[in-house]
Amino acid sequence: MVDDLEIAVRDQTESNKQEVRLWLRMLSTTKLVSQEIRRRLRTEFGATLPQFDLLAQLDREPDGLRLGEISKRTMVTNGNITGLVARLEEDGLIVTETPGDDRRVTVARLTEDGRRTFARMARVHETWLHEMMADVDHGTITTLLGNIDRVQRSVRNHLSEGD
Amino acid sequence: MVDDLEIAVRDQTESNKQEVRLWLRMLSTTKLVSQEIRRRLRTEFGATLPQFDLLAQLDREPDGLRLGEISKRTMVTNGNITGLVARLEEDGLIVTETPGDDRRVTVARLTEDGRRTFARMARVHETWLHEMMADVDHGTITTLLGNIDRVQRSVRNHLSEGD
DNA sequence: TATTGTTATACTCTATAACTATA
DNA sequence: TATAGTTATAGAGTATAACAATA
Repeated sequence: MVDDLEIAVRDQTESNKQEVRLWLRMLSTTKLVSQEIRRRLRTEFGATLPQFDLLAQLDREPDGLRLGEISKRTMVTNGNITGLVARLEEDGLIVTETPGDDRRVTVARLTEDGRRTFARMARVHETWLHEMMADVDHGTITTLLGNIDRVQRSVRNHLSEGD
Repeated sequence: MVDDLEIAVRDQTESNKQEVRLWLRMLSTTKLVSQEIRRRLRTEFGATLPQFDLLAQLDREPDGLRLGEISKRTMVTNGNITGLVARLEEDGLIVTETPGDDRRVTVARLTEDGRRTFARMARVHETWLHEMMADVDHGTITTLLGNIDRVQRSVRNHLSEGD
């Protein structure tokens, strides 16, 4: 019985280590790719990754999004959304307005120029990723997509608990 | 033939989109987890993620590492390693020295306190990840580990080409 | 009172380039 | 000349909290 317990503890420890290993690998891979993507976005478009992310959210929503909703989707705090939106508005890529009766609400949406610019960015962005992932077959990518989604759901599930 | 070509182009486009989708999911998952890890490292240890990463590298190397080697492994530029190392040395977690005849070389290694502190950090870090990934079975984690490794190798492969 | 968003602040990271010392 | 690391600098991201306006 003692042996069983020891084995159980060791297996547990081993299993935890796999999770750490997975996390470190995800982190380093993401860092590797995002450093390259950031570099290219900056040199080719003068844009940052959070800006690209924000534009991508708006591109999916022709009617625009409230700043609070953008904050949730991009995981950028409310206070920092203000600055991001201000910079993009200065560049003429987005506009903000108060659409309804609730005067607290601000909605941001792409301008025509913003839509065109984002389309160009998205196109080359796609090419960059295709090049970087050239050695990974389609099946692996599909499998990964599903498995990472499971991880994300698990994380969300257990973060909301611990509030 | 035209149809075949169209299908090929469409499939190509679809495949590229899968890669983008995978990337965006990796990015958001990593962001979700690392925001939480960063928050906890900060509140419980007053440490940042790059600092934790640097300590982890040194923990694996009892004889310490050259700053240039740390730079490579952590993907932090040389100039920024200087500041990171300075902060950790102020905190007494690491020491630096010039071990050999080459007076240009600086090696950093953990102090006793650094080793103890990192051990505590690593232990809870492991627990955090175990909790967050509680819903992901062991097989999925192992599969992910291998597949993400393939992605990383592909990325490295195609980045070094385009220098 | 609660919600939406802004302002203020402090700190760290990130990237680049010029620079020093040494080999 | 090349290499190891430092310094300087600029900019952006990140987190927090206090705040104003509106509901």
